[in-house]
Parts: sequence; C-alpha cells; structure tokens
Amino acid sequence: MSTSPSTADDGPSNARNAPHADASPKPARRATIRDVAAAAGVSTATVSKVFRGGYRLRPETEQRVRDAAEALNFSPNPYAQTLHGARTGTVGLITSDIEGRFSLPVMMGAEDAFGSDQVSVFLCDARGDAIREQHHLRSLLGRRVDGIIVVGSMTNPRETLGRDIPVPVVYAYAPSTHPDDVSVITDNVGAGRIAAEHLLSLGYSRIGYLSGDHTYLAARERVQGARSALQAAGTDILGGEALYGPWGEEWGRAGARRMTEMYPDMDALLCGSDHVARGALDALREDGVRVPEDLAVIGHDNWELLARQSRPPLSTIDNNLEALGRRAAELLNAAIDGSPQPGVHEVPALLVPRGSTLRAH
Amino acid sequence: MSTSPSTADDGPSNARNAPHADASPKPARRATIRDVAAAAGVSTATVSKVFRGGYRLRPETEQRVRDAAEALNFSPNPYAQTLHGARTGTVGLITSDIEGRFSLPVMMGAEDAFGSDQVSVFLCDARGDAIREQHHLRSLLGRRVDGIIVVGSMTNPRETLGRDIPVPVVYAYAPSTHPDDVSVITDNVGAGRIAAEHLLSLGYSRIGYLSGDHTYLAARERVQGARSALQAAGTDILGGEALYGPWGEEWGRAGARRMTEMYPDMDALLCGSDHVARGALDALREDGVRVPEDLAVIGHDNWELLARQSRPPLSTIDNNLEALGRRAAELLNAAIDGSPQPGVHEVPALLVPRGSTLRAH
DNA sequence: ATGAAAGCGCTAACAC
DNA sequence: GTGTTAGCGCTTTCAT
Repeated sequence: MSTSPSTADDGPSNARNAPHADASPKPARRATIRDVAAAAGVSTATVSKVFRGGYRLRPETEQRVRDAAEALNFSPNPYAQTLHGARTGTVGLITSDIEGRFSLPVMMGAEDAFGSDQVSVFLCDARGDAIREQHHLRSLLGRRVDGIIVVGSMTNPRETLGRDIPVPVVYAYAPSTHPDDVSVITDNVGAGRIAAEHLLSLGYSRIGYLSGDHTYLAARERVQGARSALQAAGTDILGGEALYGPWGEEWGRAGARRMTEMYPDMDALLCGSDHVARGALDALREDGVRVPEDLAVIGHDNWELLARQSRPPLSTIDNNLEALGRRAAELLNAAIDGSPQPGVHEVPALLVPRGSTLRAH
Repeated sequence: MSTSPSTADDGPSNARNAPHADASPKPARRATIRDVAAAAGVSTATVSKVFRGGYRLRPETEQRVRDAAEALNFSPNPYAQTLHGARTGTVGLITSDIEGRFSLPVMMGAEDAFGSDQVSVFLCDARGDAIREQHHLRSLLGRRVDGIIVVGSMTNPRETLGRDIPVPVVYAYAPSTHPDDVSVITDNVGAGRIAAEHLLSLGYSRIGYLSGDHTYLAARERVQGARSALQAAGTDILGGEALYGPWGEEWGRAGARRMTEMYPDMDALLCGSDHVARGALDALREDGVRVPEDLAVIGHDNWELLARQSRPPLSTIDNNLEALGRRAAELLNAAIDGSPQPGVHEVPALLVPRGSTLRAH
C-alpha cells in the first residue's frame, strides 16, 4: 500500500493500519551490547562484565555502562547468552490437569522456588494423553529447557516419562513408578492421620470413615493414616473398615445415610474428599442431624469452592500443593546441579479447621 | 508402599542415592549442525537448508542429512536460530488467576491455535498484583517473547499493561480499558440472552432473575441480555429488575427464598452464576419446591464441580474459555504479523442444558 | 544443487 | 581495570 514493505499478510483491509505504518518510529532494532559499549565509550567485554557481575570494575565505569544501557533500554539477549553453553533458565511443566486445580498451585510454588527472574516456566497441557505428552516433551527438549516437572492429575503412580531424557525430570503429585525417578507427593497417609487426630483432639471418639473410589491410592492411604492414628489412641474406625464408593456428592449423601444407620452412635465422620463430605453434609442436614453437635464431618483436599460455602463450612485437609511445587522445584534444581535425589519425597498436608468440626463455644 | 512409613520428608540421607551416582555416563554434548554436516558429508549450510525448508536440494542429499541428524539425535538449537532476528516462537501468558479456572482453559485454547510445535507458552502468575505483573512483563520481554496474552480473573475491564510495550499484547477475559488495545471477552450480554431464550423455548414465561454482585460488569450484562430477550418475547424480568447480592451459595439460598415469596407464580429462575444457582437449588429443595417441575433454574459459568453434582444437575451457560483462548491466540498472531485488530472482540457463550431446566418427559 | 564465509549478540580467555 | 579476539550454533548471501 504505502511505502511500507510487503504487508503481504492476509490483512483484511484494516484502515487503521496504513496511517500508522510510518507515523510511529518502528521501535527500531533492540539495542545490543555493542550499542551500549559505544555509548559508554568502553568495549563490549566491559559491558558484558557489568551485566554478568562478579568482576572488578571501576565503579565509575560501571555506572557509565549502566546509564548507557538504561538510556538505550538495553537488556542482554538471553538467547545469545545461552549459546555459550550456559543454562537456558527455563523449565518445562507438563500437566495433564485440564481444570488446573493441581497444576496452577504447583506452578506457583515452583515459580517461587526458582525465583521468577531466574527461571521461566513453559507450561504445556498434555490433557492426559501419552502421545501429546511425548510431543510436548520433544518440544521442550527442543527448546533446551534445563529440566522438566510433570504434574499428574491424580495421586496414583504413573509410568515414567522415559529414562533417557537428557535433562532432569521431577514428578509432582503423581509419582513415577520407576524407583530411580524423582517424585514429590502429598503425604496422604499423614493427611489421614492429621484428620483423625484433629477429631480425637476435639473429643470425638466414635469415628466412621466414608471414603471414595477404592482404586485411588490416595483414598486408601488416607484411610490407612486415619486408622493408624485411631489405633494409636486405642480405638479404630467404626466397623474396622471404611466404606468406599464413587467420588462425588451423590455417594457422599448415600454413604452418609448408610453410615448413620449402621452406626447410630457415631459422633464424627471422616470423608475421603470434600466432594464426598459436601454430599454428606447436605444429607445430614436434610435428615435433621446437626453438624457438628450431633456429628462432626471432615473432608480432604480443601477444595475451597465447596468447603467454604457448605453449611457449616467444612473442615478439611489441604494438600499443600504450593509447598509441593516448591519442593519439586528444589529437587529439580538439585538435580540440575548434579545431585538428583531419586525416590518419592513427601510433603506434609495441612489441617484447615472450620465449622463442621469446631463446636461454637 | 505398604512398608513405607511417613518419610517425614526432608530426609537428605536417602540411601537410594549413592549407587546411581556415577553409573550414568554424562549424555555428552548435544549434536550440532556441524556434526550432522560432517556425518552426512555436506556443508553446514546444506544442513541448515534441509531444516529450514524451502530450498531446492537433491532428494538424495536431503535424505542423507536427515539420516545423519536422526542418528545423532539432532535438532536445531532455537536459540542460535533466533539470533538471526527471527521470532523466538514463544509467547507469555500473564494470569492473575490463582485458581487457574480461567487461565488454564484459555491457555489450552491458545496452545491449540498457535500449534504447540510452533509456539511455546511461558506462564506467569501475577496473583492480582500490579507490581508482580510489571515484573513478569519485564522478564518476558527479556526473554524476547513474540507477544503477550494477559488473562484477567474477572470480567471487569482492567487498566492497560502499558502502551509502549515492544511486542503485541492481547487481553483475554478482562478487556483493557484502552481502546487501542486488543481484547477478547465472552459475550456476556449474549450469554444472558441465551439463558433467557432457553427458558422461553421450553415454555417458561414468568421468569425471575437472581443475580450476583452489582459491581461486576458481567453480572449486569447478563441481566441486560436476559432482559432484552424477554422483552423481545413481549415480557420482562419479574419485577422489572434483577435482585443483586454477594456471589455465593448463601446469597443463592437467601435470594431464592426471597424471590419465591415475592413472585409465587414464578416458573423459572435465572441466576447470575452457578454458585448462586446452587444455593438456590439447595434452598428450593429444602422448601419442597420441585425443580424443574415447579421452578426451573439456570446458572452461568458451567462451573462443573458445582453444576454436575447438584440436584438436579444444573443447566448453565458456558463461557467458552477455550474458544476465547483460541481467539486470543489468533489475534495475537495477527498482531505479530503486523495487522493488529484493536478493540474488544467477543466470543459467544454456550448453552449447557441439564436437568434443572429440562423436564424429563 | 552445494559450499565458503561473514555475521547474529554475547562470553571467556588472555593480553595490555 | 579494560580491551582483543575467538568462538557458541545457526542462517544467509554469494560464488561455484
């Protein structure tokens, strides 16, 4: 159109385009180390030294360089830097968690641990698909990430991404089945224990367990932890075993009714998840059972949308995903620095007491 | 598993460590274009041509190069490539959405639109903090991203990130207040209309509106859309205006009761969000109002955890965030290619009918 | 159709 | 302290 070079593009005749073309001084080429050197009257090496730090320079020189850089709005091109074999300062985060309820907190923790000015995170969503996962793996390696974190969407162990990957990999939330891999998970057994101990400490003693899907390791481990805490206190889960069923409110409602029937003297109910607990709360309320006066209820996951708004607000156990992300980042850093720590690392869960266990006094 | 006790974490003294330590042969240096050239008996220029494509080479030569590359597990170093002024093939996604319920779907859409082998996404979480946002902005620019997408956590317009940013920026979900910026949002007015039309099409005619926080533009727009649809059908929202209140189930319960009292002949209830709708459903059920036989209910957001598990499952309007992400990516691409399309672009919402409006027949 | 060579922006010896 | 000078891995004229 105008004098401007081939805007070959499909540009559907946007009138706003043309006038703008040469009006605004094209931000020009970004300043390079050489421009700064020239402006400051020093060599490129000196500029480099200023920015890399750890060199002894005359303060005055350094200031001149910084001023020049500032004026030119210069920042070193990281791609040129990494050409010298240094790290790229990037890591990949492969998630399979469409909802983002696990990945995002983990990512935030990792961001913290890395220091967001040191390391940037490429996020890819594999959507639970192994093919896509491999695809993203390749693409991340192509981008020369320094390491990779793989976030699962459930706690069951998963297959390793591959053992011949040229950069360290850390599995978060869902551990790898391969013993030489590095994994970080929430301590689910501990989480179960915390829940049970919370109830015990409040004086509840006839405690039932309404769990979730038995094929979920997390479900079984939480039960196991609770049981061990109860046994340590000289008691046990009512009936000696938890009731398992499909995750979800529906099961929570049905299960809660079954349990109150089976154990009329039950005074507290452990639930395998907040979903189940929410179902239980709703059913109990409908049946005229007062919570926590007649029956205390506690869940797992601290799924806030559910837990905060239930009646009463639901006590629960938080999976501490941010801490998990931080730990994953630390372990990844360690591995990148040459000291991998294979095995499954556990991060403790957190008690979040609310009205469903705490009696107003 | 069974034997594994609490591993209180932090245990650096992991016996599993040592044996693996020096067993693994350092993966050596990655192959470079020169290695491939040597192996294939051609020049580096030829290898480069093979990989960049668009050059005429003897098929046989090309094959030799590809084989050599394959054998050496070579892939071109993108950092070296971008040194030549090309794009980096990276974009930044700045979110302020801790929960990730908006960002992740948007990201997936963007991933799709870009083509995950063309473009990788740096995700940063600003946690709703303008300082952190600027910080991430700098860091992304330092990494030479080709463009940036900013995802808001609520639909209210937000301030521009800055008008002098050297790469294109697209605002998603929350539009920028600056008219020259490029924004993509869900069509909230349309969403309200769709909800109302759905009810009308099912024969409901005495329709109330229980909204959310009046300071939310989305809340008001949805009401506006619904009203216009009703008026087009010759009726209006019961009482001529929606009832506003704090987002959440509690308000849903209280508001629903208020509305049924005010309008005993109401046959359908539009709700400003799924949270509000869920509260309404719970209260109605407690009060013996059958849904949808006595009163139909519909929400907004398709917040599946809530909507799927309510009694009955909640009809709602999906914000179509993946499409929004895709559109954002397209607009960003266009801008990167030199044809920015300033203004606010709208993506239509989607009806998700479920049991709370659909009478079993 | 292929190769030689000059960079891209920066770093790391090694001189001065 | 600061400058010179080779590269890092790749692309791109320009010859051949």
